[in-house]
Amino acid sequence: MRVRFAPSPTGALHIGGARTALYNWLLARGHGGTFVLRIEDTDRERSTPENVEQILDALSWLNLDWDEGPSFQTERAERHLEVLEQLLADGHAYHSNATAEDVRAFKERYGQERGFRGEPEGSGAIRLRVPDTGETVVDDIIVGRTSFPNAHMDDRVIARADGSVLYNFAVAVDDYDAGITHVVRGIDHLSNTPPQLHVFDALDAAPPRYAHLPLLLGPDGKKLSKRRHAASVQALRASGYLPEAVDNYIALLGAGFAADEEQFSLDELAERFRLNRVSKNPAVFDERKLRHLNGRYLRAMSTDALTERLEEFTGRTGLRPAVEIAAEKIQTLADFWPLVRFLFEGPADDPAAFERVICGDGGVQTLRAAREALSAAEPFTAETIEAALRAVVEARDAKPGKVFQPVRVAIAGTTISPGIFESVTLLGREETLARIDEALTRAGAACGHREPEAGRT
RNA sequence: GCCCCCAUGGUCUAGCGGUCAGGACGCCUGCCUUUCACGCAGGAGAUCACCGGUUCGAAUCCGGUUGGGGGUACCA
Repeated sequence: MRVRFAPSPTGALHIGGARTALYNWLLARGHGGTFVLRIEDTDRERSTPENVEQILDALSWLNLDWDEGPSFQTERAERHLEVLEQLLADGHAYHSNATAEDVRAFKERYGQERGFRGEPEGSGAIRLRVPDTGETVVDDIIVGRTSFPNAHMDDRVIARADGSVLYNFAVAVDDYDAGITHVVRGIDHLSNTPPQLHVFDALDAAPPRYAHLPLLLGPDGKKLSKRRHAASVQALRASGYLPEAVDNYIALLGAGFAADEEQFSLDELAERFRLNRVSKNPAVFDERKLRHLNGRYLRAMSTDALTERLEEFTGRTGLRPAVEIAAEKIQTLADFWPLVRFLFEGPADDPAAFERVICGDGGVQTLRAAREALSAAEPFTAETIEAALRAVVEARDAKPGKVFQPVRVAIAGTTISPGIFESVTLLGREETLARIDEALTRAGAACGHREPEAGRT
């Protein structure tokens, strides 16, 4: 089995493209096949080295490695020319000066259902001759059998007058030369298949099997696009998703596995993947489900491994202690820093939280009591801190939250943080007391003459 | 316009002639609890798009309709 991924380098790798690459990879790895990477760069405007680099980067990030390539379509110009000559010589193709305008006029006259047939001329673009009768059948592994009447199809241009070849021709020749046995790609290519099949016919070669993947849709039900949705692999990476989770989620999306939500490694995925089980329905890419899966991956990771990822993601070091206390709270790598930032850079500024928790409902008195208890805790460990704060709870006959929340807001600035004992432990006595004092001072100025229960803003 | 594809709760899906239509995400409630998450236990949510066949019996088979989507280049 030989499969290929053949993206055109138009910038960041699209999620749909990632899915196509992944499925090809799974197929090859699951069957001891060969995964070929080919860059379709015949569109000279969009194909830049930077764009190619982005594709390769994204594939590497997703841990999808290839066995051959990357090869570039433009580097095969000579071979394309050779095939062109051959087809011209044996009458499968012919020169024609007919323009797109002429084709339109032809349709106008004979109707949409009659395919354009040109007259061979001495020069001009090269068109591939399409049979007048019969039908071209795409026996698709996923979609099933679809047939297209040949009479409807135009004699398509396969090369411009200057000899530069067009996509549908180049693809077929390249797939043929590379000995591709299975073409797995997006269903937007389904209608490109007949013309490619015609090229194989003209070459008197057996075509590969085809499998067209249903589209990936955005939350709005439209085809996932980089313009409308943050739909690139790079965007997912920047959002703090792990490549393992992305691979897993994308594979689950329509791959027809048992429906129960489960974590699969790439190897397990490859083992289970069956092309003929792929769903025919277009699927909506649901980032919330990816978040969930990603969270599971994060939680399954060792602290060391997670710390490494987090330090790489944030570009910071010395994060391990913070990772220990925050790991269970986050679903993406991007969730981490906002949650623990206060440990490194001081309390966050959240006036509403301050107002509500510290100004209101005896917050100031509790904070004073907590300060006193904490300054006496000896040694200053999570255990003694917990004991000290719980003693305050008892002494004031309060609910635990009534004590912990003011402390939390005093040290973190917000009502959301990792566990309070652990956070205080990490900050250390000195810093904790300093922050409580600061909060107390601020309370005197900000809400001194306010009624308790001053309310929320 | 023409060609083509698709159709099970909001989303992803299981199902392959007889099921109380199962699971996951999301949502709601409760438990846990120190906030947020996690975890656990419940719950709401589907006339299986619609209509007509075939059949003793259709989510499952056939046809049509509607809806959604893709393609329609001397782009890829």
